[in-house]
Amino acid sequence: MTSRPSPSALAILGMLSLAPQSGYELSTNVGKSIAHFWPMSKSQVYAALAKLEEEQLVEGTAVVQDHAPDKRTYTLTTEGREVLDDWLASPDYDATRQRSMVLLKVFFGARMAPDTFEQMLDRLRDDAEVTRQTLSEIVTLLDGPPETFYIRATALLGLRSAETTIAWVDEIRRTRPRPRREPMPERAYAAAARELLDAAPLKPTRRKR
Amino acid sequence: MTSRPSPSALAILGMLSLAPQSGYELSTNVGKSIAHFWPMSKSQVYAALAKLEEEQLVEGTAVVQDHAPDKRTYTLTTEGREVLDDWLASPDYDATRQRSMVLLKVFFGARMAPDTFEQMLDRLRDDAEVTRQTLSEIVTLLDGPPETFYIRATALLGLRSAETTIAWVDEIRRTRPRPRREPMPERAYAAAARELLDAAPLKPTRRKR
DNA sequence: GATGACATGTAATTGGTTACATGATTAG
DNA sequence: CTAATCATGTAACCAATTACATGTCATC
Repeated sequence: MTSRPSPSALAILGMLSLAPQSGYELSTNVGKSIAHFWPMSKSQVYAALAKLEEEQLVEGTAVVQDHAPDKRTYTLTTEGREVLDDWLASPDYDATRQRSMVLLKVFFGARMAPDTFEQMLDRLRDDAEVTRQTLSEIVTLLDGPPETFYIRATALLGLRSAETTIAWVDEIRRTRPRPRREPMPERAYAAAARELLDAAPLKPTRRKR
Repeated sequence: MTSRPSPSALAILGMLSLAPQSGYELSTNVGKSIAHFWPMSKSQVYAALAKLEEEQLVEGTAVVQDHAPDKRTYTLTTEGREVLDDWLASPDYDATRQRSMVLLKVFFGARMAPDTFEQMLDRLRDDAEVTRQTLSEIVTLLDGPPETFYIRATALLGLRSAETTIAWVDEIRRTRPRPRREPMPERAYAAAARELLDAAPLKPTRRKR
């Protein structure tokens, strides 16, 4: 038995279940939808498609076009549709490791100049505001029809998360200890941090289910 | 000039600014703190330390121990501290690409058996509940002292995000169209999804700041 | 004739994962 | 004697990023 494709490959299979598409179309359609929680670069899409075709999960056919360069459109094979449904037949999911560079900087924020920290918050809030706006439009667009409930649901969580981020920025701006000009001295926050490291529970690495 | 270290390397420099540590200690301390938004595997930590030492940003010294195997403790060099502060001197941050496998599954949820989808929501809610609990303890632990404000802030956003996820699960459970036994037929949701793909704006790929 | 959308990739590198290998020391 | 914790890594692999390369077609 063949091993299960990577998440990105499964994402592509899923997108192809919505409509047969070329690599280029896939790439923009991903950018319009799942990129919010599953970004993929163009070259990654092309590479994945080639591999999926080799495994016979998708089938490409050349399409001659008059008003644009020729393209290669991919459709799911029966086997590809099976693999997709296989994945969706289980309630399991990999707890994807979330990485956030901005939180990494916030964590060491005591070491930053107060003004710099403030500017970082501004940018974070602006970014979240853009996301909020984009996603709220998508949510409205999908309001109503039960066929788009699941897609709408993903946009809704993104929207709520953006709102959460905005509220968080505002809260920590309000509650932040009156900033001086200089970063906090290392000895001050390092000592406090070490207490945390003694007391904090280990983040559960991974649960198998 | 040497190129800026990777985010993971910077994270390690930051952790070492809190206290000199061995690779093993770093690994558990990361698990107690920044793993919530910047997870690192043990081997990754060891590899990064070796590279950092080669670049002379950290310095390792062998420590002989009586009641445990000997270890190698790392401290920041002057240059290492400079590189860390350099990074923190700018309000810029890379908009880290977020990936969530569970949202990927939700997006294609119309293709799932309704019961399976429901179980997936249960698990997601449970996971979020565990996170909520863990982080709320950490937030309480760090309440008060201004020295831990920034660290507490990161835990607070994690806490709020977990709460957001829980509320979202509850909301979509309430609003979900009455489920049948079978997944929705492909033609139904595919048609609706294609309308989205026509209308949705492209997610902005990346902003330079 | 230039620009921009359409279209498909390659190459080099980095980053990260999992599984494995090895061994000391302490508690039961 | 065994298991758990402390301790440090290697090897093989896979995923993903960035930059580059190439070219068509339609519009201004």
